[in-house]
Amino acid sequence: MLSKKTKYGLKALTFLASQTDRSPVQIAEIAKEKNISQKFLESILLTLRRNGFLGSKKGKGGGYYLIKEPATIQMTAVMRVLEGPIAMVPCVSLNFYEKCADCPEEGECSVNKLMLKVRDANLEVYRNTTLEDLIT
Amino acid sequence: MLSKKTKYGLKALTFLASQTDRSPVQIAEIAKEKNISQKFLESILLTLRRNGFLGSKKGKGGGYYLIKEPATIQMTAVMRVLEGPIAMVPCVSLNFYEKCADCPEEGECSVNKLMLKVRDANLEVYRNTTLEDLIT
DNA sequence: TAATAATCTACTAAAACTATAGGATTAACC
DNA sequence: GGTTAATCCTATAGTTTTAGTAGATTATTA
Repeated sequence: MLSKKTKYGLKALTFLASQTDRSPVQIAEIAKEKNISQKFLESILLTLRRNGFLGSKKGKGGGYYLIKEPATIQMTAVMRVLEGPIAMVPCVSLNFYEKCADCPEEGECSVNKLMLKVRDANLEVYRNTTLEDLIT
Repeated sequence: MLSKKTKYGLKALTFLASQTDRSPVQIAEIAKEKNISQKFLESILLTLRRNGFLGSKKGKGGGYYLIKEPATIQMTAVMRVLEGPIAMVPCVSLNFYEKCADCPEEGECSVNKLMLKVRDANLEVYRNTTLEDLIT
């Protein structure tokens, strides 16, 4: 299942991307527009800012805004920040590789074999989809 | 993340599929061979039996055995039983469709758009992979 | 009838998820 | 410089899911 964090994060990103300009949009406005709990959204936008997707401005007239072109934002990056590793098991992860403790030989593991295919299929989708592609 | 339930279930299935014949294999043997908690595996094998993948025999000389040819068991079926819906959100699920409560129009939802692609990519993999393909 | 192995129900501990609370900090405006 | 408006940040709480355990029951075989 996709976490609500990722779901809300994606909605917020596309909302910001679809704005006519890049002037700050308040959390409250995004939350209202996209039916998201404001406090929860707050923490999500914070991590998106900390990971280089958004900029922010405090005080009156402040808010969040995109700091890259939507066409340059790949879903691989978004998903890794919001949802975590794209691989479903650490032993096939590109960025978060870990050997399975219970698995003597990776090459002979059926789970490894299947999840490798799944990872590649998902990577293909995420790499070839940018934020711009998600705007209607 | 892939649940341990699915991971263990897949390992058990491939272990049973790789046996020379289809005579019953005890839970204890599978658990030992694949480094799985026996009691946990017990409940997993039970759901696999209830969903038509395995047969079982009680008493001395009993155990679990495959009741279909490995080549006829698609990963779509296995994943749905062990891991649940293949889609990451209900609004793009083929078998478990549900409308999003918070989403006014599916056609304009960025999450829907992305997850539809992801679902298709995963279905492609799961449909074209059978239990036989996972045996080394 | 004794031994064996699956079946079934119920329970528990830990982790992850989904928030919420409340104050601290910063910027704009009068 | 004070007020207001907004993000920033930490802590915490409730719920759900996951992973595993315990123990009694039922069926089979020898």
